[in-house]
Amino acid sequence: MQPQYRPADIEKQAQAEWDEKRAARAVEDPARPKYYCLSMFPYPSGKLHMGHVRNYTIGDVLARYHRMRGHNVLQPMGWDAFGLPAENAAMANGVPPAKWTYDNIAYMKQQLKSLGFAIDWERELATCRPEYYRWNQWLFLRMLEKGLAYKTTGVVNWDPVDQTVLANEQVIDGRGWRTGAPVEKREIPMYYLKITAYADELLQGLEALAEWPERVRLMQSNWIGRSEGVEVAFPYAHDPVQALKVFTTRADTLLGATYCALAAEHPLAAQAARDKPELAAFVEACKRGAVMEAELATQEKKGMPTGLHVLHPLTGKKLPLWVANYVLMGYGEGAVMAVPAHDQRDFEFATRYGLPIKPVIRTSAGETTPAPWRDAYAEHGTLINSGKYDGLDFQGAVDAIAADLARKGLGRKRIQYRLRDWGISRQRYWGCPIPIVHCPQCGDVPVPDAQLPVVLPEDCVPDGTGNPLNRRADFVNTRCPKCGQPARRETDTMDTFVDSSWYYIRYACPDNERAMVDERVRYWLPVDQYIGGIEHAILHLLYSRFWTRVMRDLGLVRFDEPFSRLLTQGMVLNEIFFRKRGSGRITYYNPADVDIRTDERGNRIGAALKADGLPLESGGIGTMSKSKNNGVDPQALVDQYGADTARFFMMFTSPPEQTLAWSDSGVEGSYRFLRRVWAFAADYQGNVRPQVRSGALAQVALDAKLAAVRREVHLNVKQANYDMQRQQFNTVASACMKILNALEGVPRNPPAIGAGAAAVIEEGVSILLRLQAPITPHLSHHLWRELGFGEDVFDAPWPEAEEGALEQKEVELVLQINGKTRGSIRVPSDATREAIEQAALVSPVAQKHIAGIPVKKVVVVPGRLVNVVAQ
RNA sequence: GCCGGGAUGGCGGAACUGGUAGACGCACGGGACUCAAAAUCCCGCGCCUUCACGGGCGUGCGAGUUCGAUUCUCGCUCCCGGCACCA
Repeated sequence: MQPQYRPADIEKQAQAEWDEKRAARAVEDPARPKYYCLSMFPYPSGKLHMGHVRNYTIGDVLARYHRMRGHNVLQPMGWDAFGLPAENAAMANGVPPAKWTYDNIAYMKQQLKSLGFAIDWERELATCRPEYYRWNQWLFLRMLEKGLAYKTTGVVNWDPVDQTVLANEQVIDGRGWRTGAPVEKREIPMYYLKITAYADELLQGLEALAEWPERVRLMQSNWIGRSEGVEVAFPYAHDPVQALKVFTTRADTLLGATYCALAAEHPLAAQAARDKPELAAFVEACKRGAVMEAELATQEKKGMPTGLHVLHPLTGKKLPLWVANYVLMGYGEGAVMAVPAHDQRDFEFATRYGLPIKPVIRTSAGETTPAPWRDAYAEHGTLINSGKYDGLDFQGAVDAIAADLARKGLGRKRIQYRLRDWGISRQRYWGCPIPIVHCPQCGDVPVPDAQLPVVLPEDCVPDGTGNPLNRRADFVNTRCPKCGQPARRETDTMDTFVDSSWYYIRYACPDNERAMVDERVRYWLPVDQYIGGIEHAILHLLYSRFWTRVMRDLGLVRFDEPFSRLLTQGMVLNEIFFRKRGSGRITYYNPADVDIRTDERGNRIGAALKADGLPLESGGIGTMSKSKNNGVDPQALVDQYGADTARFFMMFTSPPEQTLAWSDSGVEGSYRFLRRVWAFAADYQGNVRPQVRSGALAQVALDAKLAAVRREVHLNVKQANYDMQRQQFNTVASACMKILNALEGVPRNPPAIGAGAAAVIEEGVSILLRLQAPITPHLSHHLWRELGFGEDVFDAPWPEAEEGALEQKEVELVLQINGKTRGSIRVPSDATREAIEQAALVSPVAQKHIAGIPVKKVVVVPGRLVNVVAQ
């Protein structure tokens, strides 16, 4: 064989063979256990970034590993092809989003192929294709029929200069990103999906997702935000027949309510502002303000009295009614009762505006509420200053107060969710058209199934001023499906989260032109393993869980949860280097163009630009991005080192769930390892293999040294198997390196090599090639055949540790004196607890440390340590 | 602000259920090979102290539980992800 490792050659060769054999093609086969391994599909942004490489390498490692374990594996790929960046690219270059998108797909597909992923390309799909999105439209119509989709108004960011709706991302410090004009809020009609109808089920379902990361389940649970509380009605002082409804989880503090507050969007606020210009101005200012929750929550708390009052439902006392910017219209009733003594936000607000503060709970912190605020005031406790409720605890008080309110018809217990319905209307061109026709006679008319798909014209070029579909007469002008009269098509498109909420189902049957799903879905779904970025922990995953349940209730699928096991991968980061110009402008330099200077111990002392040798400032570490110029092009990596090195490095350098900090020298290390594997294989072929006799290992007695090597190999096989199970791939890669290190320790100078050594090496090489095959498929595939182990390494059995190889006669135990490690003792591996204690006590190390001191006790941890406690 | 996560040598990380902290790799230092360089191989490598044996300290910070804590509990600091129209 070739003495030099040439990844370019063997990778091209292996990929051609796999293509030829359709090696990754998945065919339904009820006789074999199926394994549906899915990585989140990419947005075709132009070229692959490191996050993609990481994601798809993890997926491919799992797919190939399960293939070797005998599963029928499906690993598909597609394109999340609708979205905003295509419109931005169109504006910048004058190219239609469709062309830009299809070009990107073609390029990225070839990149994915060069990385050697075992993807079944025959199932490829793109969400911007009518044959895909027609089923978005079809299901949307079913949801309309069932009342799961509905139309109401929603608030959007409006750029008054460009006359267009902006995404949150396009709003920078409250201004339009292109025009710089202050962004306004607008209420427009939009379609919503009733995810709240499934709130409880989505919450309950989390419990069954045992193989999801705990943190994701927690985040989803908090996002759904179920709270038990009481709906309380505060009658209007000016019209006690009507009442202001609020929701509270702290009905026990009702007697401490000193005012009520409304969101600016609350109808009562508008009513109160009618003849009060100052209030009207405040309400308007609030409405103009932030849309994003993060901004709303951090803004300064402001408010204004409405002049109206409400009556306390239990005492009848008049309480002032305020408008406050910290009350959210989207949660509960859009109004709150304020208890400044026991809620921090209310406290800050009351303090600022001189509203009364009345303590009604005795907490561990004390009875009254002096400023400043302490968190303890928000805790549950015993009621005080609450008349007949005094002395009750939290639950007792809530029950009693809710009962009294119910008797008066002024309240009831209720469950409230934080989750809101999903607004899917986007005033954008590059998305799936919403299949509705607006008829002057008949109103909003759903497009009949027979007329689906409503096809998006692919030749529009957006210019940033509104949705270009509005200017496409051939799209907009149509006839009403009901009355046949001229009518207008809806030009809003769907949120791209709709596209990604069910693509994993369509992979089972992408070619079915007649139905959204077919019987193949029953074979492949649910997804056994889903892999993607942690940033999708809530929205995408929750929408998919919701959409799956809708499809289930329509009889389309038979499972509740789409993803049985989830791996959330960390982000890929890199260093940031920059210089400040005289003008204060910052120029960023790519880490590839930077020299790191270190002292003689390897400590960094500075960084300089290669081009001019002058120093650069370090901006720390951050996600790879264009703006910080710290991206590493995976293509360059593959071109220089090959796909296997890129894959191995990705797996080795960090556990999959953690953020990964890029390092060029680390890549070198991975490449060096693969070269060593190659060199060792060449040496094996030339010098060892001729000495191997069949069944050698069973026939030769290994001396202690060889037995130790073999034990090391099998220990690492055991470790690698355990780590594969728990998906900690970095230590699988480590295990491969340790195996090679052990094998290299066997002397193998010809002709001295003995039968035992040859047998141990042969077994070790065979194990190593299989163990790293999922990570470095090209190398393993090539060497497996070249060394005569078999035709295809992926048809070979997955290596398992042999218990016999792990046994040893003696074990070394750590010897601790009073919890401090002082040495070690060797004992027979079957030594009793008493024998171990004795061996420890008589050991010279113990004698030295405990001489003359009485031994209190001896702790023995079998196989690990002995701790002699003396005092 | 709210929700979730993280922090271990110069660096990436390992330590499985509370049991030898630093596996494996990178960087760095020394050496071998070479006319030389690259590649490769060997040795060293947490910090302080010691000629050495050894000793002390050490897993973001401060407490606690335990024979024993990177691991468990409580209180902080800093960093990262999400917050509903980026995907």
